[in-house]
Amino acid sequence: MVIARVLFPLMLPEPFDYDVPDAMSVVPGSYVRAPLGKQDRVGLVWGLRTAPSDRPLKPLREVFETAPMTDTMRRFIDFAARYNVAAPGQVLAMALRAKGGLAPSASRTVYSPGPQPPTRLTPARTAVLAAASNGPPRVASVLAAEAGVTTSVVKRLAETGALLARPEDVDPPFDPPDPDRKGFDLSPEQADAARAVTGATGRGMFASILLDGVTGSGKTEVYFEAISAVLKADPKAQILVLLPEIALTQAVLERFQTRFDAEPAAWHSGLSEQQRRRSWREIANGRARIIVGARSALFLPFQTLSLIIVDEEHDTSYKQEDGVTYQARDMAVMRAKLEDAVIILASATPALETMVNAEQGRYSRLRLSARPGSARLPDIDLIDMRADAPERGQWLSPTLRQALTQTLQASEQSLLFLNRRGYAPLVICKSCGERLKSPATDSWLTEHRYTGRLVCHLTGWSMPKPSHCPHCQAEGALMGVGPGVERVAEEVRILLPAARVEVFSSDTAQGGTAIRDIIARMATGDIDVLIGTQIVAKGHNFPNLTLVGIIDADSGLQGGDLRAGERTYQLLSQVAGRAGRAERPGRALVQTYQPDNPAMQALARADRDTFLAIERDVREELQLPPFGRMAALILSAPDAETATLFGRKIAEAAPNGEDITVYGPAPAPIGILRGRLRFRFLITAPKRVDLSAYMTRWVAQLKLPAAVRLSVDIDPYSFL
DNA sequence: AGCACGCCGACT
DNA sequence: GTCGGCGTGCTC
Repeated sequence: MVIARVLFPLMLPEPFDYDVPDAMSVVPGSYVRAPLGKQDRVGLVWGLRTAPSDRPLKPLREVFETAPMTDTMRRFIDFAARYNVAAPGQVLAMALRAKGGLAPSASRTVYSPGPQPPTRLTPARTAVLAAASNGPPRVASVLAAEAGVTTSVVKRLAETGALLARPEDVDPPFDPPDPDRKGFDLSPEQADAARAVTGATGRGMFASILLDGVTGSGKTEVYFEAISAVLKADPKAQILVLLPEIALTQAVLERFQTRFDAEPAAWHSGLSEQQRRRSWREIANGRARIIVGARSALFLPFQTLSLIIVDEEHDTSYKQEDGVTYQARDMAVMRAKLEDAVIILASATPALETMVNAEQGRYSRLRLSARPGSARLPDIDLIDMRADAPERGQWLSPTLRQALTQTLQASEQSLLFLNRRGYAPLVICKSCGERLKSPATDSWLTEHRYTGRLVCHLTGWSMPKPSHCPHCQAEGALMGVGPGVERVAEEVRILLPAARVEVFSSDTAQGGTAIRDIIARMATGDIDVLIGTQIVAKGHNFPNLTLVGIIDADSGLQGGDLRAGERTYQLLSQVAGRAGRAERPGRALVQTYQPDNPAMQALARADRDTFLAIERDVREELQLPPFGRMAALILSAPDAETATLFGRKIAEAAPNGEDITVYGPAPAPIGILRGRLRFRFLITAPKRVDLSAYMTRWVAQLKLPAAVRLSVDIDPYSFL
C-alpha cells in the first residue's frame, strides 16, 4: 500500500503516516485533508512510500487542487526549522497562514449591459440600465440599490437579455504586470548598477548582491529594472520584495502599481481575511508575479521564486522575536540559494553582518552615491567631555544643554540616545564606599527608580532598594552613580520644565502597541524630548526632529549591546535623511571622553566605511557575530519560584560542548510578558560550531511542566 | 494547535 | 452527590 507522510501545521515532532486510497492521486507537496484525533485537518504530503502496513492507518480524506508545494520550499521549511530550532510544523504553519486559501475562489454573479434592447421599458428598468451602463459590472443587490429598486428587476432584465449575467471570482487573479513599461531615466551610475543586477538575474543561478546606496540615490529604480528583466525573461517567474512592516504603506504599493501598471500582491499583518486569501491563492498557484510583503512573506509557498529583494536590509524589524524566531534577511539568502534565485539586499546603512559578507566575497557589492542636492549627513560635532564637562551629578554637557534649549525654543524636537536602562548603572554607599553587587556574580546592580528596585542585568537577581547600606548599615547613604535613561530624563525635566519629556526603553514601552503609541506621539509632535535606549534607533521618521544627542558614545561603541555602535551610526544617518528634505540642517552632538578614538573620528567625519571597519575589527577580536555564533534560550514561567527552580535545572542540563559558553539565567530584556516571568540564557560559540544542533540537543532532553515554556533565539538581537 | 481525560472546589 | 476548573498528554 502507498503511505503518505503528512506534516501538519502544528507543533508536532514529525510527520504522521496515512493510507493513500487507491482512487486518490497525491505527490510529495500535495495539500491534503486528513483525520487527526477527533477532527480533520489540513496537512502537507512530506513524502510517499510503498510499504506493507505494520499497523492500521487512517486514510487521507481529500486532496486539494492547489499546485503542490515545490521540493525547494519543503527543503527550505526543513532548513528553517532546523536552523531556528523549531518544529517543521511550526514553520509550515507560517506558509499556510491564509484561511480558505486552498478552496477555489467563491464566485458571484455580476451584471453589465446586455446585447438585447430592453423590452417594455418601465421607470424601474430604465434606472437599472442607467446604473449598469455606468461603471464596472456589479452584483444584483448593488445595482438594485443604486437604482432604488429590488433585485427582481435586475434578474428579469437579465432573463430578457437586456443585462448580461456573468460569474466573477470573489478573489480574482492579479493583473499581470507590464515589464515593458518605461521607468525613470537612470543616471549613468544607476544604469551600471541595473546592468550588473540584470546580468545576475539573466544567469538563472544563485547570486547575492548588496545594493549599497544612500537615501535618494535611486536604489528602488535599480531594483525595478531587475524586476522588469526577470518578468520579461520568464513568464512564470515570481518576485518577492520584502520591506520593513512600517514601510509597507499604500503609497509604497502604488509605486509598484505605477511602475508595472498592475497592483502587486501584498502580504502583511494588516490584510483583511479576504485579501490574505486572495494573495495566498495567487502566490501558491504561481500566478501572482510581484509580491510585496513584510518578513513573514518569505515563508509563502511560491512556485517559481526567481528574485528576492530585501529593502532596508539593516532594519531590525526583519528579526522575528516571538513564536518561531528568525532573521528574515538571513533566511531570505538561504531561500534564494535553494531556489537558484538572485537576492538583492538594499540599504543606505548596511548591517555589519552584510558588510562582512560583502567583504568576504559572499555578496557582490554595488554602490550608488548620492544625487546632488539630496540628503546628506547632519553636522556631527564631537563634544570633548574632558573640556566641556557637565556639572557634578549631571550628564549633559553645557553645549548639549544649550542645544536642547534652542531646539525647544524653535519648537523642534530632540532625541537623546543612551544605551543604559534604568536610573543608574551602579549603586554605592556614600558612607563606606561599598559598591552593591549581585550575590551570584561580581556585576554591579542597576538602580531602577521606575520599579524602585536594584537589578542585576546579568544574573536576573533583584531586590527592593534597601534603606540601609548592607555593609556598614548607614542609613540613606546609598547613591546611584552614572547615568541611565531615567536619570537623564530627570535632568532634562529640570533644565526644560516646559518640555514634554518621555523615556523610551524596554522598561517603559513593552509590546508593539506601546511602542507604536510612543512613536506616533513623537511623529505628531506631542513629545519635545525623547530619551531612549537602542529601541529608538529602529528606523522611524520624525519630520520635526532636528537634534540628536548621543549621551555616552563611548559606551555605545564598546560592550553592552554588540550592535549599539552600528545603531548609533544608523541613528545619525537617519536624522540626516530628513535634514535634506526638510531643508533644515539636522545636528548631532556626540559626547565622548575619547574624541581622538578612530571610531569617534570616523563618526564625526560621517565616514561610514571606516566606522564599520573599526566595529568589525572589535567584533572579530571578541569573536562576536558575525565572527562567532550566539543563541539565547528564553524561559518563561507563571511565577518567580517556578522560574528560578527550572532556570537552575535547565542550566544543569546544558550539554557539554567544546568552546561553548553558557551565561545565565538572567532576566530577559522584556522581563515580564503577558503576566509571565521571563529569564534568559546567552550561549556563545565559535563560528565552526553548529549552535542550532547544540540548542536542539539541550532542549530535547528537558522534561518541563507545561507551565514552563522555552523558546530558542538563534542570533538574538536584544541584549540589555 | 485542539480535544479528552482526570482529579479537586461550589452548586442545582 | 454532580458540574466544571484547566493541568497533562496524545494525535498516524
